[in-house]
Amino acid sequence: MKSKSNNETRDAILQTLASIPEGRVCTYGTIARLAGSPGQARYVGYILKTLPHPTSIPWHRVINSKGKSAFPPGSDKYSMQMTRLKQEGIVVVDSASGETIEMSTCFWPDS
DNA sequence: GATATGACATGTT
DNA sequence: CAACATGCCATAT
Repeated sequence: MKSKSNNETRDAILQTLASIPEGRVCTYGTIARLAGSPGQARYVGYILKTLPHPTSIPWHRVINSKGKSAFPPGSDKYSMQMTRLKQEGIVVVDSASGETIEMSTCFWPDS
């Protein structure tokens, strides 16, 4: 029987997200690639968006390739994410267009 | 099944 | 560095 949807892929992505250690950040594309599905960066974002609110997924550790939050600055989630990242020890640089995450020191998997 | 949208990535201008 | 354009794929209508 055929699956209604690729729950395996979704689960793989969720597993990858849950595998991000504290004090580290990762980009959507990297997560998708680690999950075994390169190019599905959008899928990762879609999952997080549709995730239940009381989720154990550290979505705040997920950022885009620009090194910034995926939400518009000033939004609740944006502030919450930045607060959490700083609390985890992640370096965030204040920039004119918003706070930029120093992934050079917090990127995962670093090695 | 086609069209539109999306918590993206990458390249070019 | 910023804006624009293109690719990639799943979900919603």
